[in-house]
Amino acid sequence: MKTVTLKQIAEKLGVSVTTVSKALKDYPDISENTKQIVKNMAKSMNFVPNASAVYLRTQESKTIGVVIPALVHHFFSKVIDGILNKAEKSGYLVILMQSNENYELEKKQIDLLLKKGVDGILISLSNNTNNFDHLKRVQEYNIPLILFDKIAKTVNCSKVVIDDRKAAYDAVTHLINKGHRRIAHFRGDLNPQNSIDRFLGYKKALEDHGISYDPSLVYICNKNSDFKDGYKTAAKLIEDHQNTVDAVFTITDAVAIGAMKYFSDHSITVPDEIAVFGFSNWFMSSVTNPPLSTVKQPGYKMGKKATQLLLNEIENKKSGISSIPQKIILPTELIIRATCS
Amino acid sequence: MKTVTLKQIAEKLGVSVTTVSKALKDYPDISENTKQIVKNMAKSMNFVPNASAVYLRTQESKTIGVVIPALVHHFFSKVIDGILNKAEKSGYLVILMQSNENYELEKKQIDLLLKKGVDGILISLSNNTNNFDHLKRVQEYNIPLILFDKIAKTVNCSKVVIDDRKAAYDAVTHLINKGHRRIAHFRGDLNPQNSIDRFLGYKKALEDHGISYDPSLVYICNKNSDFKDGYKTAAKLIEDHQNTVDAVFTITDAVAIGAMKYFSDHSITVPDEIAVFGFSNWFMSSVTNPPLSTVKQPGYKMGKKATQLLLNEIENKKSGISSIPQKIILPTELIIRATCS
DNA sequence: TTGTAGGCGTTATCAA
DNA sequence: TTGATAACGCCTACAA
Repeated sequence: MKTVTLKQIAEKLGVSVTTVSKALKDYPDISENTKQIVKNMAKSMNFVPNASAVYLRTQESKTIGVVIPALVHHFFSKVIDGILNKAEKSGYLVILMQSNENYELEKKQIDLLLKKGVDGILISLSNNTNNFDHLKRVQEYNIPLILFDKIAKTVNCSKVVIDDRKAAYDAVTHLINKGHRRIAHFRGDLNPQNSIDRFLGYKKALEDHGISYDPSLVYICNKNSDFKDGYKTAAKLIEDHQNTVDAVFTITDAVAIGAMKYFSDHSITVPDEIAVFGFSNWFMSSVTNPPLSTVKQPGYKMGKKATQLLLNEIENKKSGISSIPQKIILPTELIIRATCS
Repeated sequence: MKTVTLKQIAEKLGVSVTTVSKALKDYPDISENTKQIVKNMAKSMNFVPNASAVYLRTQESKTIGVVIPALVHHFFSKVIDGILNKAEKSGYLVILMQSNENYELEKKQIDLLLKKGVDGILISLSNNTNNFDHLKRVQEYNIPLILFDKIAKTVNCSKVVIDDRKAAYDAVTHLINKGHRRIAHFRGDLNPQNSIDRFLGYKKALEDHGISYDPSLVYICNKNSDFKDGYKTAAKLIEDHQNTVDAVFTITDAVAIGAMKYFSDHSITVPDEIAVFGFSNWFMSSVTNPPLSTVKQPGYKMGKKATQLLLNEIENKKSGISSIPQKIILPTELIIRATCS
């Protein structure tokens, strides 16, 4: 079966293409009768308007582009879940791309999205992105752009984030209140803003509570920050500090779980000998033994909110209104479970 | 900045649009000199060809559509990971949609993809899909279609799957060989083929080893089959069968982990009192306590392979070759860890 | 070697 | 109330 066009409907009905087009779009200057006939025929022929042709005319693709560092992370899949559901409800399609934490790829993908003529772009930056010209380019083309989670401070557009610094501060403060003093931090890569912010929150919490900051207690995980990193880093920690350390605050739940695995393999009891605090509230964290304390990071909500902002900006642009960049900070929450007490 | 077109380049250079178009595509009938000039200008003006216009002419969108039941599953995110990476390398964009296990939504999404003019479609069916007219429609439009993981036997197209039946058979046989006799099965929904196949593999293994099949040992999890289901179902199992059951084979690792959580909460020791066998080799399975035995299900490979097949069929179609539907069965593997011994 | 013209499917303007 | 026509940006057969 060939794809059906307006022309074919018009021919079959002996009317003009214009009439068909107008009838299907309920133009007021077409008679009810004609409209019905056309609509019925369109339905029976299984007509689907050609999106590219529509775009060429209207400059609206009803498609948004999304670039994330990696999909196989519980947090990001929640975000995407939120994006897809919100976009679906609003009649937008989503082109999804992974940068695999690679700046060059990220740049290339932005170009592809521009070429494709997406109506807007959502992006969470790769850990290795230090140059933001590709984002500036998006803005020069006047395509709405929203950054989420891994953002760049210097890019002037709307952003959706959590307050990483405060969340980390709260988590570490909780550990301190529970009597821990030698608190290690398994931090993320040096580059990403949220890795930096969580570290700063950690440091600030120590200082505010009269505990001197000891750089030797801070370890950097790989860019993946997965549970293998957690396992390995825990090994290093124990090698370096043996039983002088009494808690660890990690950049992600996966790292925390890896560390707990190491502790369990080496008969170090959690939380008695060492407390553990994760980050994300990945659902697995409730199932570990003992259950993991963590920071609840609202991934689904972040995706939904970012998409909403983007669609608003797209609407604004259509109406000729310019959008004022805003920064939305979603609330986090401490989830206290048995790994720290 | 407005988006740059061939026309603008042509005007700036005082040549025709045709010349520009040909020069950029390295047509042999344009002088080297002109080509250079045009290419430089295009670069300096940041020219990006308009994908919709190209599509309208060439009927090639360089875009594929992917529909999955749900993204927030480790297995599916691995599949998507494979799809995105393969597509990226081949210069294809991916439009991703979630059916949320909803047949109506799935149908609608297929229509959107057709309308958008994707070059091909990859789909894993929702648990509630019993009618396949929407897939037939795709084929009537002569759009290459590949089913993966959750397939429909009656749709005549290429498929990429694992041998669920054999995998389940092997897992249960392993439990039997280890001396287990009262083996429960936490199965998936009644509808999906792989849920059926895993159940059949379970049953066959029992029968082949002289263990009579006891329907009261088979429990149906919700369509999500997540760890909460596992927890609840384990509770039911213990209520119904107390200590007469000595093993459980689950539809997913998440269900297994949920069940283990229940056992641990109720001081039922794994594997001494009850052995557990999961399905997927979700990376978390190696971190549980004790580590979970499971079936390794190659998600990334499945995504990659399905995409490859699809791109081949797209190529074939362009060359006027018709593709013969094939069924690719990817190998699975038992991963034996401490939850069964 | 370069340019003209027509068309992909749709929409919008204007005339009939 | 309907239809002819041009245009969106690009590609290509054909003419110059």
